[in-house]
Amino acid sequence: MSTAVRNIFVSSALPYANGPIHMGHLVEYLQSDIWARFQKLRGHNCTYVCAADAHGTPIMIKARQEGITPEQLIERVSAEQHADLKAFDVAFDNFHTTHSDENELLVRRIYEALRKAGHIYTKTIEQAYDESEKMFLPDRFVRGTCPRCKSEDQYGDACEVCGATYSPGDLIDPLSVLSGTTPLWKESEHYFFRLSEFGDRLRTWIKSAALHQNITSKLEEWFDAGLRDWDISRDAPYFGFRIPDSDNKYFYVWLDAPIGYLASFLQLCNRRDDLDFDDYWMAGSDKEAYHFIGKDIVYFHTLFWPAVLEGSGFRQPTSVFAHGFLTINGKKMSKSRGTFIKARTYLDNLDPNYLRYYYAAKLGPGMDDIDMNLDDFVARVNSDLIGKLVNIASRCAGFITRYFDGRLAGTLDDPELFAEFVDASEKIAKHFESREYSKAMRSIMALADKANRYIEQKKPWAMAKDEKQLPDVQAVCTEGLNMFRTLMVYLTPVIPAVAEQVQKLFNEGPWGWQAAGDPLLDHTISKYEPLLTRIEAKQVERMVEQSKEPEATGDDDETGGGDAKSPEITIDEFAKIDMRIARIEKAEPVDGADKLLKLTLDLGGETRSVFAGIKSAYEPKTLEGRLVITVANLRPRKMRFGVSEGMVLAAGPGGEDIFLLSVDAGAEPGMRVT
RNA sequence: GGUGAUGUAGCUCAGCCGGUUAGAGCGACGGAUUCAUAAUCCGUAGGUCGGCGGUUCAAGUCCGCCCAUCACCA
Repeated sequence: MSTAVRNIFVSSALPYANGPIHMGHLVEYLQSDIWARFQKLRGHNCTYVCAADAHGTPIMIKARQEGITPEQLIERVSAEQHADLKAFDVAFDNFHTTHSDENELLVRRIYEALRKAGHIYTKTIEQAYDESEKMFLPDRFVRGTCPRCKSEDQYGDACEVCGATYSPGDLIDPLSVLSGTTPLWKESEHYFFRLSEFGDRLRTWIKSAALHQNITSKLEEWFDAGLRDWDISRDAPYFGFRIPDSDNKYFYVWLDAPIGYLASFLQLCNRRDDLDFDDYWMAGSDKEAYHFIGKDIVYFHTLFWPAVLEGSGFRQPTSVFAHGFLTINGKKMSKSRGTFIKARTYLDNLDPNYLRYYYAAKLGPGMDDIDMNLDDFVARVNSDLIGKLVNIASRCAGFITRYFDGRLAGTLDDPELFAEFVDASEKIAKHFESREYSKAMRSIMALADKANRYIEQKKPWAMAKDEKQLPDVQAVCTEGLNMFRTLMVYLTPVIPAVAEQVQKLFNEGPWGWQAAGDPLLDHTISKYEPLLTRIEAKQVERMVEQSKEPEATGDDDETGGGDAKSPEITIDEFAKIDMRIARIEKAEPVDGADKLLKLTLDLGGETRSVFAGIKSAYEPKTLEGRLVITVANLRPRKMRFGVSEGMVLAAGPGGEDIFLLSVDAGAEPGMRVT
């Protein structure tokens, strides 16, 4: 172990203050919390900060929908978020908000510095404008028909059906998500950051930051495409910081969000004598600085952010660590399946230590997604944590209390075996340091197996029957408890609450990493109390049950929206829709379309071709012969793949959750549905 | 559509620069044990390493194509 004390700044990505923390968020917070705790345990000065990401259009809109001010919204949401994270034992040294004086001060300071250095210019651009709402629309707030494949109701930046990317202006029949009106195209002056001039400096930084291979290959891709300047302004109305010397321009949320890391740190420095902001963040700093982020925001943290810092005289991060996404039971989290699990719902049913351990057991240094298979979660946690780890203490402590009045022996029964546990220290530390948590957990559990085997071989319960052998019983159980204690020191960053209980069991204060190497001898321990209990499958089932929502309302990301009821219509209007029973004669995939199936329908003497976006939910072969309901008088639509002569009725949010309406036996193709 | 990542036993994952009969944990099955929160210990079975083709004396490991899943496209 290196003896030099390091000074380390660590941040987690800022949670967007428009919704609750869920299991996906927790991958990030637990990964970074474990790392920060590990550094502290090793004796380094580590400062771990976070903040609410409070600005931007989605928050403004959401607040408006709820009839409150954005300030009220972010205060409420971020208080909930912070409380949830705390309950998971995520121990920030400071949790602030981007909507703060500190942040505004830093944003201005950085902006002024960039402007003085000539990194900022203005340019007039054309953007979608909602006349009735009197505001410019972000790309995701415009929907319309994809210009390439003609799929309807697509976002303004990309088509979910054919994957085309474009700008809102390319959409056919664009509509504002906010008002449903057709947006105008209006000119506006925007502020740009000259990212294009930072190519070489970024390459230098990337080398020094020793980014993970996955990130560098992603960056190469972006470099190859050429760096474009970055639009950092938005027009009023916008919830954010106003740009100095302008009356209706605001800083784009992605400019002030990462600066929020610094703002949170600055606030902490202002109340602590041992931390100096400039020491850590001015160019030339010898401190370390790391950002933990998700792979979706690599772009902002490895291009814009280091360039902005460099351009304004600040230091750049030492490195950026990106993790993958979470899937549950191998699939994206889904509200209808009950796998969109909020942190709070988890806490209502299960102990946070389980999840902390489980994530640690799966996390590596890369950007691969991690899967939480719920059955595996139960089995793994029960087996590792309760079955092998905690069991060591449970089977030894009783003897010490019963026969020796809680007194540990003065010597270990097998010092060589104990030395093996201590020798693993640096290997395990290295794994933690390089974020190879899964490897660290494996090493620790392999040792736990070894401890159980040792106890099995020594059979203290058999020796205890013979009074002459009692000293051996004491030595063996002292050995067992010390092996357990050493492993718990290693696990302190992962399951800190359990570690604290174990410290109480051993009647000692907080550990440093070094404690793992010093066995506790001739020392009185407390009576053993169960440290963790097994997870019951029922608890998980209930959690899933409580997470089920009948209908998914879109992506539930920052785009807002929802699935509101349509306006009322009259029966005459309804009668205009000519719905007919049809038999699917043929169903086949469409070349070049990810989501479409081409259906050949029999409408009772008439044959029609219909393109249906149901490929993700149905195997074509299984559809053939089945009866469905079609809209027979829908105007034929020319699509890239041919003409679609109608549509089949289905329900569901999309993806795998698409459900065709079926027809009871007896109905014949061509029958009218009324 | 472009780019990238992933695809190894029922489940979750290791497999470095290509090289002996492909590994681990969990689960399953059989046995032992009873100190311990039905925990522990010993043993057994399980894989055409997504598919096809290529390079090589030799490929899970390199190359090409295809399929599936996921992400990014400011």
